[in-house]
Amino acid sequence: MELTGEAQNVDSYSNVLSGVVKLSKSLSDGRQQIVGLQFAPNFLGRPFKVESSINAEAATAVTLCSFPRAAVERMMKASREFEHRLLKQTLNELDEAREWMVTLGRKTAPEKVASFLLMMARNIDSSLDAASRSASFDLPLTRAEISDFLGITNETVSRQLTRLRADGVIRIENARHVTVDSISRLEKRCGGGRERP
Amino acid sequence: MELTGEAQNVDSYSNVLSGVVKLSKSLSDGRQQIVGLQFAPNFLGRPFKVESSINAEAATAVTLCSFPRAAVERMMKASREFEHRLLKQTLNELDEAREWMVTLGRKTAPEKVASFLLMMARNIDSSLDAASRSASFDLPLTRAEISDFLGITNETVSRQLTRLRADGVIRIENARHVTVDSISRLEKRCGGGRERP
DNA sequence: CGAGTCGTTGACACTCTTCAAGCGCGGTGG
DNA sequence: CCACCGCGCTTGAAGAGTGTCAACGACTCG
Repeated sequence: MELTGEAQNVDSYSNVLSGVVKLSKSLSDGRQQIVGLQFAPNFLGRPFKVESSINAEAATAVTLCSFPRAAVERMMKASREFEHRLLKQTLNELDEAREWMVTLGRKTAPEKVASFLLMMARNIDSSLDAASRSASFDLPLTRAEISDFLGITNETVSRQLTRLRADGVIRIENARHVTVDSISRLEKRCGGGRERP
Repeated sequence: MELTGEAQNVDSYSNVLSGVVKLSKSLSDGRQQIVGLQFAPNFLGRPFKVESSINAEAATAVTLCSFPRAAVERMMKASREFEHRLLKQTLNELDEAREWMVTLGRKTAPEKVASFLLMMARNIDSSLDAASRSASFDLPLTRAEISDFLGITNETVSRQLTRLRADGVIRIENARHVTVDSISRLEKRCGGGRERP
């Protein structure tokens, strides 16, 4: 099943086979916050609850493998292994969410943008040999979406990106394709990362 | 087992029987973000992983019921019901984390403080009959901790609290005990809450 | 060709932070 | 017993960092 990018509510369960799905929440006055991105090959959906006021939509062209609600809930009862894997994924998503809370609450705009690029490099770089020094990828989000992810405005995102480009940390083509020559230089701009030095 | 408020790393698993435990992450330059609060009767700990760089410490006097790591992992293998409940709690924490991401990323300082008070009222009010109009409780956190939870400075927290008091939304005694006479008035200050109107 | 979206850039306003001082309270020691 | 100090909290004044508003170019789609 192939989506081309249109918004949709997910009331069935799916596996993301390719592409990026964005999860967002919004306030009644229009403010919006992206609360997570699902890359392949992750599970999509929220068991045990009517959809928790989260909107899911495709950020890029997305390939899904989806099942009706009932079938998945049957599988979960039948297979321990399935429930176990779901628990592990949920714990990972919780870790990521909390990590991102630090970025949202305590990092400056330049650090937020750098952190976002670093996360992108680690998740969707097409040619990244683990621990490589450089990365190159297409941004799956528009500036406005990035701003909703980082809790800043699209103008600020744009300004910080051009600043990173001016400083030689990244190169940008077509406004969407980003190349990072030195990952470690990018990491230095993310604001300290360790816990308790 | 009774803690009196000192910091400690949790490498065993525990149930929170009473009190409030605060979970935080911090950057190497000292900036800190509280990423969650655990109230009774929740589970505390992170299975399947070396502690994920999260610090847990008691915010108030806390009563725990804790088990060694190995015992809990045995229980999880033995009892489906146990793993199932852990999954449900983790999903709930994920929902809360994402809800808070909206507050961190998209709400103003006045809205953040109001949202925090509302959350406190719902979680630790000693005399709250569901859907009651008023609430009264002791804050489990200092101003500095609240600011680390909301991603603002303690000065801003203080200013917004006195503003809420000046506007008659809350009353404050001893700088710690808060009374909310009209919950709905407080809710109006949290910034719209619905998903897609 | 006109309309719409996305991205960039500039000028200005404003929220929030930073820095500083002061108050109240509890613990400690002279 | 009381002065002293430390800590949490409040308040003020000034400044920095982002947001807001606006204009413009590049590109896509009808």
